[in-house]
Amino acid sequence: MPYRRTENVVRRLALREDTILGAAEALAIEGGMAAVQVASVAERAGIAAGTVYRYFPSKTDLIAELISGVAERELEAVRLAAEAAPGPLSALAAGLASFAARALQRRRLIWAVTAEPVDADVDTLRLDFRQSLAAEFERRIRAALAGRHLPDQDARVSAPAIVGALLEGLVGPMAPSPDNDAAARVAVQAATLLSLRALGVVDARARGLVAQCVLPV
Amino acid sequence: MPYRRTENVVRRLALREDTILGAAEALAIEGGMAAVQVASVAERAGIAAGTVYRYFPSKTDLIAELISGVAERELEAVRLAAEAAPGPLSALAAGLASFAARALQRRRLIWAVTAEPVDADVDTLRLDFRQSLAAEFERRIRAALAGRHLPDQDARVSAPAIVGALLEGLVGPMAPSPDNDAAARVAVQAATLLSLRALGVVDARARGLVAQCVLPV
DNA sequence: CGGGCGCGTGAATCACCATTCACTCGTTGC
DNA sequence: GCAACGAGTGAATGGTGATTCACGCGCCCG
Repeated sequence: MPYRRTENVVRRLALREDTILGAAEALAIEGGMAAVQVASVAERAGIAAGTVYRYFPSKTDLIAELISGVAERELEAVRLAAEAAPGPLSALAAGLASFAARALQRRRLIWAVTAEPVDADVDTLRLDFRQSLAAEFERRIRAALAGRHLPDQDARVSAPAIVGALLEGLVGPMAPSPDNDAAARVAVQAATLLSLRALGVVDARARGLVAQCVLPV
Repeated sequence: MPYRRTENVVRRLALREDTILGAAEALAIEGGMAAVQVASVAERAGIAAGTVYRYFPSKTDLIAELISGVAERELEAVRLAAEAAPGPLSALAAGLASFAARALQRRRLIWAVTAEPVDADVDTLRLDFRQSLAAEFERRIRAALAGRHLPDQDARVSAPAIVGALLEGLVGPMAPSPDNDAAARVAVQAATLLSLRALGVVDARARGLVAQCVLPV
């Protein structure tokens, strides 16, 4: 590698950074945050431990980037799903279903990034993720509330509660793991249904909304 | 102290054990699980670090006892509240409200014991707590389901989701902290209401049930 | 009362990881 | 070709916190 950064080298460096982040993600998926250790990440990425520090000033920064990357992806998916829906209530349903479906697919990673402990600095970031998620849902809840589609309630309480219900009910360690696609689909629908009811949509109407949701890949 | 354990000494030892557990609990309340370190616990209990090991084979065992003590208390409270209610649906409501109210009062402790990271062995115990809680709610949900008080649903999914919603909505770091008793009462009622709706009780009926609940001290 | 059992002690030890740094070596610009 | 730059290395370092252990002392037993 060069001493005046060549186009070629820049690409190589960026690639390596992605490799490192990928290794960290893979380890988180396999063994949770506890498995994301600088030495293991380096080994997995095929480099020396010290090299990690050429790319990230500290392990905390590495994990921060991992978490914010995941958060961005998930939030974007929720937004897209919601925006494709015709009205505020179906947007809410679509957002919930989309998050539920994706979270279930990526259980380990979402759990690691959302609930597992690292250190105080990272906790802030994890919290940010949950909060952005809650904020996104809160926005949708307010919109539905404004359209009189939901009974009067404090969205500031409902939104975090829904996030908790979905995470705990679907990706948390207590959640039953569906062993095939059909079972997963049922679980996602059940969780979405429960969330909509929690917000005050009556069972029958909620079932209709859920049935209309297009679940992501 | 003696070499054939006198009545007196047994008492002294038991007292000391309680002191240690009390110190651990106090630290958890003040600074979360991270603050529960053998050295700090010892200092707080007014003994040397080594002494802790005369009472608990390892820090993990100490924390295990702390968690299971808290879990037992909370579960018992839920059971009592539920059993005092006239029918299955109001029993469910009473159990939820009781848990919500107590959890809110003891936010820091419940959060620490329920969600904060320690190590893999302790995680099992934390999980046990959540599971017993979910199991207790699940039982009540099934009873209500059997009486046709709730729409058809999989209690194995609903129960953990409710636990998640209550914890995240009330005690988690995103939950707004009520600054007086009245606000706390409102928050507990809102969370209970949301949980009942999640299970399929329609808003108006749920409000009635919540209004009837006697909140614990 | 005196012998001895263990409790209590806390400094030392151990283990685990993140982080550093003196050095090697591939690549580039001339 | 070759001088120089900086990426890559990985053993050594450092910090944090649990756990141990050899010793001193208070209390029970006869």
